[in-house]
Amino acid sequence: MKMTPMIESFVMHFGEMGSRWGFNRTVGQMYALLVVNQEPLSANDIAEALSISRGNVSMGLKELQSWRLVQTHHVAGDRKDYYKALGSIWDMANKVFEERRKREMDPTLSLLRDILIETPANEKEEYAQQRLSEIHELLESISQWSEELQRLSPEKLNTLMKLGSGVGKVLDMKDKFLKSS
Amino acid sequence: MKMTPMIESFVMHFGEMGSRWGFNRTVGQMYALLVVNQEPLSANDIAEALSISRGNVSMGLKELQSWRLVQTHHVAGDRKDYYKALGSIWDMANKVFEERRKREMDPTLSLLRDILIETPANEKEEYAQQRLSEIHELLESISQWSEELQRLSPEKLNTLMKLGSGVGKVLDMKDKFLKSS
DNA sequence: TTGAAGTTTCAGAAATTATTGAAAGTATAG
DNA sequence: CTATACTTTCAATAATTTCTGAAACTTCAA
Repeated sequence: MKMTPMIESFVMHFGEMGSRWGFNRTVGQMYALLVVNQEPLSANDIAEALSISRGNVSMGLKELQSWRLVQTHHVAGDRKDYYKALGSIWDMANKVFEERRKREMDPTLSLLRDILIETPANEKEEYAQQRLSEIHELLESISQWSEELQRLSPEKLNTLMKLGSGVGKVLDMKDKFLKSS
Repeated sequence: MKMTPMIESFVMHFGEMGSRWGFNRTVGQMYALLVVNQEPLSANDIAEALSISRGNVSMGLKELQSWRLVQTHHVAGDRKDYYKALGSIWDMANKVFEERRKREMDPTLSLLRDILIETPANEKEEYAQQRLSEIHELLESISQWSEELQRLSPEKLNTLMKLGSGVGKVLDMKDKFLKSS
């Protein structure tokens, strides 16, 4: 399992970016490696290709599985587990958005809800609650919206994205034709 | 500058989340503190409220300024600098999305472009390039789309978000009435 | 100028996070 | 069962990131 320079540069880059996307370097590398390989790889293949310890691979796979970004794959008559990246790019993007929503927004939403039911003790707190409720409303909208977008088919999502700034026009149109909805 | 328990719990939580949002704990705390305070605060106020060193505050403010999430504020006859969080919640959300796009997507897009102009050396690389070009296309769409959404007015964005899954219906409508666009 | 009031920088210390590798665990073929 | 081929766990260690605080710097009133 030697990587070609092209593949290696992608894998390493993905490792660096990994930390910005919410997982650590080796997890990023492992995932990139799996995405780019058509055949499933064993944990040992991965450890060897990336020159990292077997234990680290095991932990990384566990994390990728918790993100549901890899599938295991059994080969008849072979006791090893093989791993490959999940289905299509859209599936992957979906999972990443979903996980990030869970990790980045849900805990904050829940804290904000708790704070907002308290009675403000003084003017400072009243102002604070005012701001927090704005944040809460915004986060809630974004969170719900992203859930709804995820339910859209890839085709529709693609149409929507390709629409780009034209979305403004479509919104005007909606007002014209569908006052009721 | 003593925080009330309610404010403190929000500030501390925001610190914890900070790391998931791309800045460190103290930067998150500092930002939360500024959001929740109507009056601008001096660097010393911040250091005192959060019990962190003056130097740390200075670094944090520098970072928040690089994200353009805080404004400085001068008080006549006072040599201190005062800081407050940027305008509305929408402005803040915009900045956060913009920065994250820059940090999380742009470098990857640029690497992918470089890789995709290379000629694949073998079948493995051909498969790899195939997948990378899918990723590239997707990232490019998301990136452009998010830029376009940012240009929309908060009102329109809000309408769009509130539309929720109804967006599917609007898309169908668009096909019916605006075949040309 | 000067010095007081403030800010920034940065080397080292502290805290956190990631990684290794050996030991413990698990499943299966015989 | 038991040996074997594999996986997982986790304590120790390495690497990285964050934080402190003293020193250097800046600005401005007098």
